Amino acid sequence: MTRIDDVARLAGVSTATVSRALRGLPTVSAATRLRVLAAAEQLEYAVSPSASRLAGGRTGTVAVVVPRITRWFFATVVEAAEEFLHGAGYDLLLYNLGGREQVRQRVLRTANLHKRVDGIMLVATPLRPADLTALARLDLPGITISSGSHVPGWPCVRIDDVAAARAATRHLLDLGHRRIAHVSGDPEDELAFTTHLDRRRGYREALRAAGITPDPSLDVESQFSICGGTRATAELLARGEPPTAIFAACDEMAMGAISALRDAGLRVPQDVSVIGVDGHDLAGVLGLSTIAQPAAEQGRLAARLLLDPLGGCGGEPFPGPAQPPRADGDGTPRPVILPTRLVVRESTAPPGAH
Amino acid sequence: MTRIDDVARLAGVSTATVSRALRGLPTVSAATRLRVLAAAEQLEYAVSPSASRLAGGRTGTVAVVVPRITRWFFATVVEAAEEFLHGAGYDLLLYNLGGREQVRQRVLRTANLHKRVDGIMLVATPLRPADLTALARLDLPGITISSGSHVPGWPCVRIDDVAAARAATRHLLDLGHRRIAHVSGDPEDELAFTTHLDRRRGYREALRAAGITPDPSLDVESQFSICGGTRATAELLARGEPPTAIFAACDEMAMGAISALRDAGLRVPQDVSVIGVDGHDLAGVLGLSTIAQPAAEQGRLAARLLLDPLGGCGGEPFPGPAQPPRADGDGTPRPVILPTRLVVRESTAPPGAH
DNA sequence: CTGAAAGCGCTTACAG
DNA sequence: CTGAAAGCGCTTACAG
Repeated sequence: MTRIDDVARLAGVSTATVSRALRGLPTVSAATRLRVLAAAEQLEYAVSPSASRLAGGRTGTVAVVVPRITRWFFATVVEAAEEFLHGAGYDLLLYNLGGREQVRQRVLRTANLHKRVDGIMLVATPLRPADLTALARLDLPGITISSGSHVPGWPCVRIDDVAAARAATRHLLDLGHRRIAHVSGDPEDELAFTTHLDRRRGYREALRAAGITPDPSLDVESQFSICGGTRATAELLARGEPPTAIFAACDEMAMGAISALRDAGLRVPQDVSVIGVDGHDLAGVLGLSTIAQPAAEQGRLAARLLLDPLGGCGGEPFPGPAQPPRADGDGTPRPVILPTRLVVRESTAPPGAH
Repeated sequence: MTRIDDVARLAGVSTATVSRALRGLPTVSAATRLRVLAAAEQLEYAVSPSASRLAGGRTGTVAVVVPRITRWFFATVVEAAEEFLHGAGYDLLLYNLGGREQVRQRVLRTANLHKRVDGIMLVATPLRPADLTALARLDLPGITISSGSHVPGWPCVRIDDVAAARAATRHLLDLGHRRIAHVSGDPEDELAFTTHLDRRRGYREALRAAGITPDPSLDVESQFSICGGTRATAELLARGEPPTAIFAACDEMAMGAISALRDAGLRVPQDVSVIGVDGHDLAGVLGLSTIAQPAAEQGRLAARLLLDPLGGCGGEPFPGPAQPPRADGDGTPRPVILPTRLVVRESTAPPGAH
């Protein structure tokens, strides 16, 4: 393949000038730039990323770490982040933890990411103290999405999970429900970490605000997935008298709950109302009421906040200034909290609405 | 950060020996290897990918191109491919085309991938002649998943879409349906390309085999998505007397169809049966009958077939020999066709089964 | 089994 | 605005 020397020779300039012209640096005369661009095009020259990275010290690459790309929220975040990153000229290295602890360690604890990327985006990734130490040693800019993985010095984009859960529970209370169950993520689950804790807190807060003491027998833990929702709901039903409503910690669990209820011969919403959190693509098809969160926007905004200090690769500044999150005392930016909204569909109704 | 010289000095060997020892080359004595490994660990040495790639000529990276990571099939394929690739020591560069023609051109037609990756995995990516020319010039090993994107010399992993569609349609015929509609992908849709053509062909073949002449008014095109299924079904219902059954070209379209039928006051399956193709995660929750395809296995197998000629990065050979697809006359390997299976749920029943 | 040295293909001070 | 030269940090023949 053609190298930078070939272009330089054809354009009659030095390789340094080719390098500058091709990257759009301002210190090249218009005439020279044109000649270089023409030569590069004629030779179908493409810069060698390895050489460029080694010499320049920047990789033009970002690592995006997600628990499971097959889940709605993570796929949606990645899609939006990908668009922004590639638009800015960055490559996206995908790491799917898949709940495998050893993979997490390989990605986060070894110096694997060292010199491989210019920045890291951690989506809902549970972080242990050892991970934080390793990340700090990497000394790379990063950003987290979703609560739970706070890295000192990194900005964070997320929703207010406590408030979202409160809103979901309050919707059920407003409909007249008193016996409201909660189906949520397991603390042992690598994927759920603190998100489910926040959502449980919101659930309990809303109940207490309505004068109801949370009933532990109505609070079941399982995995943060369709299957987890099914299992948790089956367990709930096995415990005795069913609740009149279920607040599931995410839409996928809610869908699993609906499935389990149907299998048990209970109708939604006539016998049991169900609400989730997310705004999943398929919530509409299933008639699932939910607290919708802006997943794509979180991905896009996170990509942007990550790149802001790195600078675009393409030269162009990003359209419109991103709101740089204000920093707290210790220099850690304040989390950027995006709004959620209640979407009422057919899965929620007043109790006993036969 | 520590460089290879630091390790060499500490271990009392040359950098060449460090390089060999760390990569597990056999030409290093056990004692030396141990000393090098100890030194590397003590210094927390991590090789610089850029330098290694530039010197070695291999990137240890694979590009995975998908139409939309948010769709079930693509996310599932990527998840499985990711696991295999990372397990073999390769990085995964994700490209999400997102239906944007200009993105496809930037990825496939420019020499963007040149020197950036060692191999390319194209998942259901529509390829124009100009794309094929560009890919050939890249001169990289590659693999395609899903029919439609045949690249000369590249192996292909897929299902038999015609047979899958035949099986779906036959299931409806076997139940006694005669008025069977088809809801499928639009030829203008960048994402669907030939998959929907094959599935339509299977639909028609099954009808004809049953002595039924395909009725164009029962064949509606739309996008290969939930929304597309909804729109197509609404259009179908607007045309007059509804069919007694719908074969949707994928599960997401089938889900959209179910949603549209419900909105029109029609019950599934009492008034209209619905079947899809995929085996989507949520098919069970929705009670959707489908022709299930092994998506994860396609991703895993494709990753493996792609890496086989490249050799693992970690040194270990892959467990068990992959079945190398036999080549045709022109050297293009025969496609590897994976099996599908009919999964009957509640969305299909005999017509008029009130 | 090991080392000295060249070279991978760029970018970046530095000098002009 | 432009060029000569050093250097980025490895790997790979080559020689021993």
